[in-house]
Amino acid sequence: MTASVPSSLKSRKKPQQARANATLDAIFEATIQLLVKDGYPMLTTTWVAERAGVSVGTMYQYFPHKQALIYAVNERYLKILAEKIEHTCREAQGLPAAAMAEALIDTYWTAKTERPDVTRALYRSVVEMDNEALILEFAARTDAATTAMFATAPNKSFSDLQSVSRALVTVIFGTVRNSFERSHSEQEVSDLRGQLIAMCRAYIDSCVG
Amino acid sequence: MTASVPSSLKSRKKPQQARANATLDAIFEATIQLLVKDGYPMLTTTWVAERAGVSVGTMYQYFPHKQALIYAVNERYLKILAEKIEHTCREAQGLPAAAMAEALIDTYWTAKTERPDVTRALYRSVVEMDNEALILEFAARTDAATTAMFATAPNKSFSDLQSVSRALVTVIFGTVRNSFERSHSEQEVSDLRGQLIAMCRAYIDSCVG
Amino acid sequence: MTASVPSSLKSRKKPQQARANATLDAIFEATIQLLVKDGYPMLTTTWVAERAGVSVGTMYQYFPHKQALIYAVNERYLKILAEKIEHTCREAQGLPAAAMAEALIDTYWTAKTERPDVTRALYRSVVEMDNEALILEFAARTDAATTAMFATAPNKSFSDLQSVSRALVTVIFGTVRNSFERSHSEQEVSDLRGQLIAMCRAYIDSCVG
Amino acid sequence: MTASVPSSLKSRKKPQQARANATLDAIFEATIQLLVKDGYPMLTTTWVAERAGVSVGTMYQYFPHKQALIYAVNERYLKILAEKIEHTCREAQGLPAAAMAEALIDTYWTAKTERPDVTRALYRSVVEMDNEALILEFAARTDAATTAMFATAPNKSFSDLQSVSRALVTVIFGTVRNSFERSHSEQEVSDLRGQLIAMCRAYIDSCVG
DNA sequence: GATGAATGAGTGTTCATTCAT
DNA sequence: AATGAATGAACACTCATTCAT
Repeated sequence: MTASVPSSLKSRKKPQQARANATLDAIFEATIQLLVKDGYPMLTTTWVAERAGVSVGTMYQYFPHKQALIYAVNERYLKILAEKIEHTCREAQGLPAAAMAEALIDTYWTAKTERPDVTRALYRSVVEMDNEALILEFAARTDAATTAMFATAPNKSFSDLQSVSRALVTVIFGTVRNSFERSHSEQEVSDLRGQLIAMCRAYIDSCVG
Repeated sequence: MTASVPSSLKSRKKPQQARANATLDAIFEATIQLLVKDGYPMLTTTWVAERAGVSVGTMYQYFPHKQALIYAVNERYLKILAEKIEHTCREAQGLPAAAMAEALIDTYWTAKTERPDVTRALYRSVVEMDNEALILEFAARTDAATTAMFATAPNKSFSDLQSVSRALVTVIFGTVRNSFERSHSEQEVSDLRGQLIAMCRAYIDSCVG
Repeated sequence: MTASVPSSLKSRKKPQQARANATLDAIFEATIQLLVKDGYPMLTTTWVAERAGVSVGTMYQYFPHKQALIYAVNERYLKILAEKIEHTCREAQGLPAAAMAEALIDTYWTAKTERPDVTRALYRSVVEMDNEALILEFAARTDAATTAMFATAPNKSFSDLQSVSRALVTVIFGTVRNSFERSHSEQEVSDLRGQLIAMCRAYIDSCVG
Repeated sequence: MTASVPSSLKSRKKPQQARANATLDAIFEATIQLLVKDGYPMLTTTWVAERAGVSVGTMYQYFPHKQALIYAVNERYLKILAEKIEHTCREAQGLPAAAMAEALIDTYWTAKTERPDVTRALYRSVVEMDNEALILEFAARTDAATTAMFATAPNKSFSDLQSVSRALVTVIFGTVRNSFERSHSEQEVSDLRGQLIAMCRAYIDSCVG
């Protein structure tokens, strides 16, 4: 299930000094800013470099090509997101299953909504890039975390833990994305969020083994 | 909520003769083929025209931009999809609410899965294009159709029909898309589909007013 | 012996209209001018195009890349040179062998010296380009022409016509090139030319079968 | 006629320690290897330095330009070649003139053929570099050596020693180069070499004053 | 002295779009 | 109307050279 990261998309060097790290951060930040401001099609390597305060040459020291840059930005974003989810899953261990689902929804939705422009920009940045490996790794991490969490639910024992937790994750993530695309109003969003929680609770209740 | 179609993205002329229609079809077909074969980044207007058997000049008669072309292809795709959903909704009127949801899931999932390569290609064709209007119109049509359908459910009366039907639609569409992105195996897909149906049923049961 | 022309170096289209031919001529002329003026390393496609009065895009219609352009220029140059040599060889048929050699020397040296800057520029333009096929074809043509010529020499019959004529050609062409590289003075050149003629005559005389 | 060496092309420092000499050797060796392996267009200073086991910075201590590096490599190559020729000329003093010519041909051809890939690579390395001075110095040395040699020929006295010896040198060197370019087969090469010797002998015989 | 990370000017090439025929 | 040759702005990427450490 876990596809190996396409080597052509990896960064050229792992930053080992503080300076390099700062440079990388600047590049990431610049990339995201430009992505948000003008969208992927307008993103030029020269502009990213300039905005990041480095030369193009330096940027190419870190990223062998534009795709690798976009890849890295998405990678970092998903890594942080995965960590948040793992954190939530750890915290929620032992809670009632419905509360778990609610915590998951809350974390994911909040993370995505915090910087909606960034979320949207990254969703759209993905052309020209083979992001399958990224998605799969993210999926694997969240599946593992949620499965582990639901396994500790006190009052429920699921007939098929794997299936249920994967379904919940897929439904939640998918719903959030679709809601984004539909440009729901705040009112609609909060309503939808309530319905999604209700749906997950009803589903969990119906799953008792 | 309903955004008007950006006029810059509309086709230049409404086809009024059979010939023009055939040309349009050829262009659409060529576009989709190339999108599937090489992806959006490799799609050049010259190639589309050649593949469609017309000159670039002629193609620009129909579509003022590359974007307009992509827009039109997506528009047509969503139009057909919306019609399928409306058809299903009409057919399912009067059935039990759970059966309605199942019919909806079935129709949508089948439509998306029939030509997964096309689905994926179109998902990815959307950069450079402001597809919000498209999405909104599609959402409006499906919301209307599903709301109308659920209104005829015999044994249930929903406290908030709008909310519920919108939630169902968002969840279903989102789940399908997310499943696509995660590249689920056939086994996982059919399992997930079952869980989704169960989830919708549980949700609907819990909604009785 | 005749290597096929590397397909990657061929021009994209054979000119079929007068206009296209004029364009090609302009491009060739511009290329040679720039080659002479600044040398290969300074030759930019943009500049060639501008000087030729066409757009870069148009130039790329005719030549898939810079190398193909240089290749074509050399090809044309060698073609004309080969034709001159073939002409001389035809004219000289039936003359005494020594006169044949002298005619050959005369033609080749004159052709190379007429525009010494062009000669030098083309000699130097050859990096980055696999010109082996070009050289081999040129060699094959001149070998054939000279062999045919020497076969008609009245008072001599060569034990090994092939060998002798190839040797003469190689020696003559090589000498001219070397003389070029050494930047001989006019005086030295004309002296050398005389010596070369004497050498060929002596050689031919010594070859009688 | 003897052009002074362009100062911009000279190496920065004359190596005075063994260490520096070893470094220089490594750089030369690396340059030639890369030239042979990938050709001049692919030769980057960074690569040469890496291959030579020094930093780019250090390399720029020795050679102010890429051009200076190439210049130095060619200079060294021609220096060794000149020494070989001078050696041969010294050895051959007092022999019959024909034997002298043959010795010259033998030395030059062997030297060029020993490492044909290197020969070819250096021939092609010359773009971007003003190698006239190099060639002229080489020519001056070989002219001097051969003239001195032919002056000692016992049974011949040449009407114009200068002319004859320069002609012989030019013809021989040129022939070898042209043979190289035509990619003659081994058979053809050895045949051509025989013809060249015959030609020189006939010429010399015809030159007796 | 040595290093090699950083620089950024410079170039080949593409491709959406136009417009003369 | 239809064609497709011509356009040229735009961009990713390289690599000789420098200079702070």
